Amino acid sequence: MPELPEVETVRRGLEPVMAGRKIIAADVRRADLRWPFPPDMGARLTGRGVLRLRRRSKYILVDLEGDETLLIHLGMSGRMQVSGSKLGNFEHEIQPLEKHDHVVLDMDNGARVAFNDARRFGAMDLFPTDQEASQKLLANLGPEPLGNGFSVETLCQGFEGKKAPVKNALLDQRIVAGLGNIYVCEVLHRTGISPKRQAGAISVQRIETLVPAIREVLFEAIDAGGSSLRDHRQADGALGYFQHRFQVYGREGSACRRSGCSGSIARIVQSGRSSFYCPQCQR
DNA sequence: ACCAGCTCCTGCTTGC
DNA sequence: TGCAAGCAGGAGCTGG
Repeated sequence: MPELPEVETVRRGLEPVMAGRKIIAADVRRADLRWPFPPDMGARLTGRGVLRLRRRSKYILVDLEGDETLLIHLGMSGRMQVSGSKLGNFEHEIQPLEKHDHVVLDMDNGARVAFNDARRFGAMDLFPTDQEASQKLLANLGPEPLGNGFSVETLCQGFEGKKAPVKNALLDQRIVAGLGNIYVCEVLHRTGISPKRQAGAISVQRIETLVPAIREVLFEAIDAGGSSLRDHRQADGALGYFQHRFQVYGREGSACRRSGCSGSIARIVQSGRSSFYCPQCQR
């Protein structure tokens, strides 16, 4: 589920209860999610101080004392649920464990952080903090779309010579890291680009609109707490609300919301995934 | 090297 | 109401 805005929302929710605190108990309730957890993960997390929480693409990176980093990937259905701590306007009792709570971290401030993932496409890993460049899941990621490394120039390079549709190219994490199916659909609508257009054939002028549109959509979605369709919750359990602002995603058959456009939203399948777009104003 | 399709897993929604 | 099929926000792997 979670794309960059949802992951950033979760990171922001975890930071105040985890950063600067200590993990006093780590309950690893199964041996794996998508892949086996690192050996002795529970023991290695127990007693560890948390320095800070970062995000890279769709991954949360928890820097620990002792120069190790815990990587958390939420996959499609992962949630990090905080209880036992005052968060914003919410005061939560410690929640009893739920089905699919696979890893439970108890902090020294009384907060409990439960990693719940029904579909088990998520992952956790521990790696030396200074070896991020060789961590398998991080090694081949492209630039952060909200960072300085993402520009018209880098996106032009990423698209150069690509025969694949622009939809697929924007989902390719090596070209730009953090976009998923929802936000790619929204960005392409915002820029009037058909998802079917070959990436390598997109003009520089259009890439000049694509880069700021990607940043805008992501910033707006982060401000809205992400998009809650089925699974996404903020760490305090609140729903995100960017889904109410979707222009195309999930709107098959509905009227295009672009002013002056009389088209209706279509759904096509590209590489096995739904693309929503307006055939009239996206060319 | 590139690209499309398949796959992992559970649960919710849809249609008969 | 019941049941099966279809679908889902990710991303690694396979084979053409």
